[in-house]
Amino acid sequence: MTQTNRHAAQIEHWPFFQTAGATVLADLLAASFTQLLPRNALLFEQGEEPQVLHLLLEGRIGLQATAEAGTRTIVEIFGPGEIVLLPAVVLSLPYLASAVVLTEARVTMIPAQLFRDALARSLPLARATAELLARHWRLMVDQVVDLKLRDAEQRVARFVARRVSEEKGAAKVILSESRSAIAARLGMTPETLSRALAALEAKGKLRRTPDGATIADRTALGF
Amino acid sequence: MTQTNRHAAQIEHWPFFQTAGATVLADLLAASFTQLLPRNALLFEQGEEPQVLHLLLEGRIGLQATAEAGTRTIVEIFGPGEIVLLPAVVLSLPYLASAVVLTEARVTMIPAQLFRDALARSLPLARATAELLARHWRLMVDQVVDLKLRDAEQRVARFVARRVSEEKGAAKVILSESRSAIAARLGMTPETLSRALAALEAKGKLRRTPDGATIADRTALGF
DNA sequence: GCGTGTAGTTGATTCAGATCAATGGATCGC
DNA sequence: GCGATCCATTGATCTGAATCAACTACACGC
Repeated sequence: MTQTNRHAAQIEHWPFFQTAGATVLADLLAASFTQLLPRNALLFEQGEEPQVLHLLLEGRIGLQATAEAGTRTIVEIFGPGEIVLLPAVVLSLPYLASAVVLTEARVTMIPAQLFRDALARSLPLARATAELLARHWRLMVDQVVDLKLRDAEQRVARFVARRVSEEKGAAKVILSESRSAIAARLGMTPETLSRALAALEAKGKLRRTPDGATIADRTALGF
Repeated sequence: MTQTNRHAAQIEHWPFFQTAGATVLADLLAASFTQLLPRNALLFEQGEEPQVLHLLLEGRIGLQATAEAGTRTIVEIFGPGEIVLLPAVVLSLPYLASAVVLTEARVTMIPAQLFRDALARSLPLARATAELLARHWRLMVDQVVDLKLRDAEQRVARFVARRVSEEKGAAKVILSESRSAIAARLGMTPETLSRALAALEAKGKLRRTPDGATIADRTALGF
């Protein structure tokens, strides 16, 4: 509980809870708990019923889907300040993907039933939920367009460019997830990702570093 | 107005409005109007601010995105009974894709501002919106997985299989949209779609007809 | 009826990216 | 310190789907 309160100050500044209201947040956090999860930990698996809603404080979490053939891919990568898999909680339907910890993550968990109860009572919370889901839908649309219309190199360039705004140090981008995770998110193999980064470097658009890249010209990356 | 009332009976049976409640629906329909739109008509264009919310009574509408290069694709195809582009209306943000009428469509339009006002007042409506958006998010996730993990033939097979449940006549599927629209939705060229259908026919999984296909074995299509 | 245009199919060729294969660093346990 | 293991990179080859190119079948206007 002390754990929770320590993080509450951080969470209440999230846009989502600004809209939902402080009262609702306090309610939800009362029964919540926070965990530090190591890389490769599984938050939940495809097919499970959602028990808790995950608020990601630190680290990155990948949404991993498995097709019949057993092949896997990463549908989305969530970062700090994001709420993971709200749709399944809202609908009370089984997850259609697993969640894997890509880099050590601090996660606050709110019992799903508690959240759904609050949703049935609080209009601001329902509106915040609708807005968040609308935003997430748009992100997925963007990814579909990306996959259908842009080649591997363009997708990599956009991915890196988008990370810039998130990082404080302006032109330095840290890609702490594994290359294979990023490649899966971008719908390509690690080999192709590696070659795309090499090609972008050759064109002077960025410089590769072991843990990420340095951007020469952000707009040149085509974001 | 008589137009509207004629269709109100149909709309009020939609799951969305079952959740939202009859009062809200009556409110929304009061200022709504219904139009019959010919093939190739544009409901709205990428970049526009949403003025109205579209309820699709009949026909099919394609969500068409254009990338910088000018290349186009179809992100999603909406059918009868679906609400088109709720996210943009919820967020009051410009559309990130255009909507094209693929087959003659009957559409009821609700002023966007009216909908947003109702959303701010009605908890049931907000909840219905959240649930619908959650469902739409899942559909997009499904499409991303499809694009990343399945080849052209599998995607076509799944697309056809999904249409079966929608059509009444069980094993007969009518593909009234143009082949190029379907191909774009599936992330392939019309040529590849044509070849995939030919391959599925050769394997005895379906029989091509000028306006669609007849399914031999629905489960064999891998839905 | 008969051009003319448009959409769909089929065939030949090309190409982006996957797969297969080898090598170079890291990090880890002991 | 030193193999063992894992991950990223680079190179060679292969392949699924795009592109380019006929050709066919309708639908339309006159």
